[in-house]
Amino acid sequence: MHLYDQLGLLKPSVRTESRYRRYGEAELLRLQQILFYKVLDFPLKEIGLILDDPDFDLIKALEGHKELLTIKRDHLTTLLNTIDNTVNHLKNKTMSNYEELYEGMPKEQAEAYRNEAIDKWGEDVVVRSEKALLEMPKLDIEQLKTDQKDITQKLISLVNENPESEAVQEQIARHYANIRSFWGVTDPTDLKIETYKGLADLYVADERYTTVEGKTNPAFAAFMHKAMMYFADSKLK
Amino acid sequence: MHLYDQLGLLKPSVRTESRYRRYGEAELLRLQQILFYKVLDFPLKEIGLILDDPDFDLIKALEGHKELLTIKRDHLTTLLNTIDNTVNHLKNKTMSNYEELYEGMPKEQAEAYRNEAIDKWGEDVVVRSEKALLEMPKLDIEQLKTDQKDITQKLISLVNENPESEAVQEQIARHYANIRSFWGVTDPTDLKIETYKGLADLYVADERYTTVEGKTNPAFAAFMHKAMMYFADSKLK
DNA sequence: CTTGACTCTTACCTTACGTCATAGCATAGC
DNA sequence: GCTATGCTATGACGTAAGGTAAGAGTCAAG
Repeated sequence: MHLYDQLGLLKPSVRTESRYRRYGEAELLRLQQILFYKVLDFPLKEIGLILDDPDFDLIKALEGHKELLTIKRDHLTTLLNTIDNTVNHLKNKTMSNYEELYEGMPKEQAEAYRNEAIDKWGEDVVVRSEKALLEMPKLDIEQLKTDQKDITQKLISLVNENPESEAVQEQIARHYANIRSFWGVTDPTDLKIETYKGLADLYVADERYTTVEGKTNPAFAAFMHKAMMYFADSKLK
Repeated sequence: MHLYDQLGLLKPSVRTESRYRRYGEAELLRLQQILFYKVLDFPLKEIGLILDDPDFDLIKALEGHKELLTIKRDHLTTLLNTIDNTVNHLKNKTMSNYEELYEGMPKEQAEAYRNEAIDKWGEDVVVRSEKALLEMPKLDIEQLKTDQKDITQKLISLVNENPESEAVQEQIARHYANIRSFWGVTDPTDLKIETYKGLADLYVADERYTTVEGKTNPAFAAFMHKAMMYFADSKLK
């Protein structure tokens, strides 16, 4: 109340001689409105405008505000995805006898994929897909794994280039396509760009990703992150 | 950087003789991690704990954090619903020749329902439902409308009771059931508790809701809001 | 009249920075 | 070597929306 008074947002109708604040019915009604807009996360300044300026375009403000809140919510959704990925990756369980299947890509990455697929389609579907994958011509799988290694090699050699340069982005596009192919076997849906961005976050979250041929290489992690994010964002446009 | 240095979160590895901050590779790596957790909306203090305390239970923290973010996201979803309702209600359009159909319930409420139904099922479905409703035995519709008035009367007479008291909640349950019946005709889905909570917000948002028999009555709006929220929340448990 | 519960004002704390002023330092060009 | 320009350091203050504490005044009840 003190604050609202000071901001001129809600003044008491009467000040007693001992300077106590007394509010009347009109002030209560105004407080109701203030609290309503406050619940909607409007800043107090704007609430003042809404209530005091009769020409204020309320609908426009509400719709603009809605957009902001939508962005915030989508952002939270992305964060939740990232946390899920991170937790899966830290828990490090499952993946009992499938190591061979997923060999060739970072273990945590494979796990993250697998767990997300299980979340969406149920374990049985994923298991069935994996069996199908195991029965797939060896050559095709090997091709994917080999491509993966090749792409990683090329990216390592480009680590001093600008992550947004054409040369890097070309390899990132292959990286994305490769992961998508792999994904497409275990998951009937397409790989979402957001999931790919979540993977980009994983690259800087744990030093295990940054290990290149036995040596810790944080620069590579940062590089991959930037390159993947740039790729994903330009795909989204 | 100054801030992180001051908080002891990230200290430069070297201070030149002119007190310039110099960071080494290890510090860069640490910064990566800091930024990662910062993206996940962790407060800096907690990031410090995560990075400095080897016994920190990261998974627990992540999952606790996930719950917080989930709550935030759900909250935003509710806000977005409320804003939608409010905007529909302000726009005051449509409802051209259906006044008779929706007569007996607050006009804005009917509009909000109708617009939400259109959003979810498309205008044609709603129009079809409305036609069906118009062909429905008049008595049934009248019964709903009469109930609505009766409930409102009873609630007005209870306005000085505790909104959480049994007597009030009994009427609120009827209120909810009545709205649900009406809703059930125009919308194939059930009325969501969240939507009901959004309606509760509408009760305090506009003085037209607070008008009882021609007199402004903000107390009734506040009372309805509390009672509806309490009802919805105990339903959710 | 005293006691306990409010309320008043003022001031400081919170988060994660951003901005500003002032001063020192670094480097490129001359 | 000197200077113009730009980067950095430090400290102070501001932000949003209050929360908390201190110290003083006020109200109603016993």
